Amino acid sequence: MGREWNDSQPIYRQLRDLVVAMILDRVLKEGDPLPSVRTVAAEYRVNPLTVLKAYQHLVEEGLVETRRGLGMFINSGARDLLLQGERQRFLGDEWPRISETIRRLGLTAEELLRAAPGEPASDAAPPESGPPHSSEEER
Amino acid sequence: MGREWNDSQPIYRQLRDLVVAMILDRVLKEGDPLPSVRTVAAEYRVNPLTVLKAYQHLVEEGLVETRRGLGMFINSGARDLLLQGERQRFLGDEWPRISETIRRLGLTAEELLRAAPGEPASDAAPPESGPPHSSEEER
DNA sequence: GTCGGTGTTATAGTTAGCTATAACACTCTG
DNA sequence: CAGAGTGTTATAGCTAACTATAACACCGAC
Repeated sequence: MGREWNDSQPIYRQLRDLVVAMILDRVLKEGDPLPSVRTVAAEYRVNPLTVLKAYQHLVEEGLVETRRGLGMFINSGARDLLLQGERQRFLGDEWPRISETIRRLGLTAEELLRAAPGEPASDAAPPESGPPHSSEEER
Repeated sequence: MGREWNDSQPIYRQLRDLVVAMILDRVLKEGDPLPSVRTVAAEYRVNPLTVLKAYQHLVEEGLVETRRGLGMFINSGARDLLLQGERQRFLGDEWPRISETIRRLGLTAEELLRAAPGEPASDAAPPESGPPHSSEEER
């Protein structure tokens, strides 16, 4: 029940991203109601206003619709809209910076794949002290 | 002279990351002096205190040393220390989240490579309307 | 010593984000 | 109608981040 908040990002933003992830993963489908503001606030031990702020961002993005007295609901077309917008934002904004970081750190495709979720197999007991990077120092 | 600040990250953090990048890229070598607090503050139109905060973070990380009345200097071993620490932080902390996002958006290796800096060649005039994603909708 | 360059500290005001608490307006159910 | 569930608004207080302005302390060179 307890979720930790990433210190480098405001909570309302992380809440928004959480809902977005659920939409993309089809955990929340079009027409589904969002968990109520008060419910989420209680569950995550967060102020209702913070949750509301996250939800209103979703409304402004056209992903969610609010029905007075009833709750907030996923709009039809929300997932497609997200795939469009988030793809563009990620490729144009985040990925270039990430890609630069990867280059700077001299990380290999193999290391990245190993560290990706779904492949947590560090398998063959990699020795802590052994230098796993031996071919990246160009000077 | 003008650098834009990423709104989703405090300036002092971005300044710290900028210096770190310069160390990794060997723009700043061990023993080199950091540009002075006042210089940076003026150049980037930022408060000297903000720059100082960034620099003091670097000191706490053991990357930089301060000599009273002279300035701040890159420590020896700074780059190696960075490669160790930043690699671990990136692979263990950032990359898993990034990797998940890539999966959610159904991005392909080809799209990522094309959007990476250094390969800005969108070449063959990609038509705005054409659906470049045709094989990722599994339902 | 004086001067100009360093880092550093002090004071104070603004803004954004989060919090607690309470109340209001709407809608469906009993 | 009353009640319990929605979203929403109002007040008020706290902290972190950034800003402006000014002053202090140290070091090397003139």
